Amino acid sequence: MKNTDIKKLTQWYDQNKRSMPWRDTGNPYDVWLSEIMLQQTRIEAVKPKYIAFKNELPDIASLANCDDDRLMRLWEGLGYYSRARNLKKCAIFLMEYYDGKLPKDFELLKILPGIGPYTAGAIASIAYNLPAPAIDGNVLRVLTRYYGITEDIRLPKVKEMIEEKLNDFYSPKQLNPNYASFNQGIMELGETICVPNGAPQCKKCPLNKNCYAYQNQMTDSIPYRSSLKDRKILARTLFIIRDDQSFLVHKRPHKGLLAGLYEFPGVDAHLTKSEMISHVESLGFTPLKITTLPEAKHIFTHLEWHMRAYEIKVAEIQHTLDEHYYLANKKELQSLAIPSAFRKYTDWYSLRD
DNA sequence: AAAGCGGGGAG
DNA sequence: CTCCCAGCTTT
Repeated sequence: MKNTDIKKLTQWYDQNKRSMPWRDTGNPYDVWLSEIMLQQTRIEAVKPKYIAFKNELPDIASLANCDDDRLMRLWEGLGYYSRARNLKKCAIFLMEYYDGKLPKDFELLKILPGIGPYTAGAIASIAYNLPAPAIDGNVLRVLTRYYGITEDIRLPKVKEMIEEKLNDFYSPKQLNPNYASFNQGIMELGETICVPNGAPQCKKCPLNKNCYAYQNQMTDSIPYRSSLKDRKILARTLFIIRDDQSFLVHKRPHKGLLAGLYEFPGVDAHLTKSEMISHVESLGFTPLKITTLPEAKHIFTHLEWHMRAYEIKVAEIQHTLDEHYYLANKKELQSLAIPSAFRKYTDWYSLRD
């Protein structure tokens, strides 16, 4: 990138950056936490969660000592829950080996749990102003347009091409560079001006003079993204087994989809009412009254759940199932981390808020 | 290299 | 409804 554009970009950022709860606090923990939360997640969704999280776990030490259920509760609704587990794992590692601090080194950051090439570059540049690339989806979009790269943005080689183009900037030849403003500037540009879906506000862009896509009217064809494969559809039947006080809940396995989160028990099939009754009886329950609840669909990136649900009232709930099943009253239920997939049913009972 | 992993906004 | 967005780990 031309030196004049680098200067325009960093100046544009310093003058136009939006205020964020984690921005310019001078605390590397804030950069780390926000960058992990912002992976695959929109800024507006992150803001309230970030504030609540910081309030509960203000530093790396408190994160390292946080109870797992509490951690999941703080992450509830953000998705990709392994991010939270890796966050804690990393905090424990930092307390043990790095004096509770994030290392000021791109290569060392990159090998920490949950921190990959992008996040390592973001922490290195934003928290410590070190010369390191931080190539996220925004950077990929802005720079494929700027350089006129028409290849499939999903291919790893496109990221490598961008990295190659940026190499000069991250070498020490540059005079007094502001790596934090440069990296954040490209991302901020991607979020506010160089937006996806063919509606970028190129007239306002500080890079428009040398932008290939703008100069050649190609902003709706760049970046090119190949289409995704079809999602698998999984039929589910949920059992909301309850008495007047309590509900039966199930804690999902600690690995895999929605790991360690709570749900209403169920099976991976659509059961008819009579099949459902024999299943529930085989679990040791005697239905007193059965209500068919509305069906619900939940879409994951790679999977769709098509859910049926029955409310099964029993006289006095007790169970002899394994340790992954719990009885929770309404109040306890509100303190458990239950993913959005079940929102229709948790809302049904006004169990939240 | 490909698959697994959530959730929400726009149209 | 359909389409879009997208970083890290595991396989």
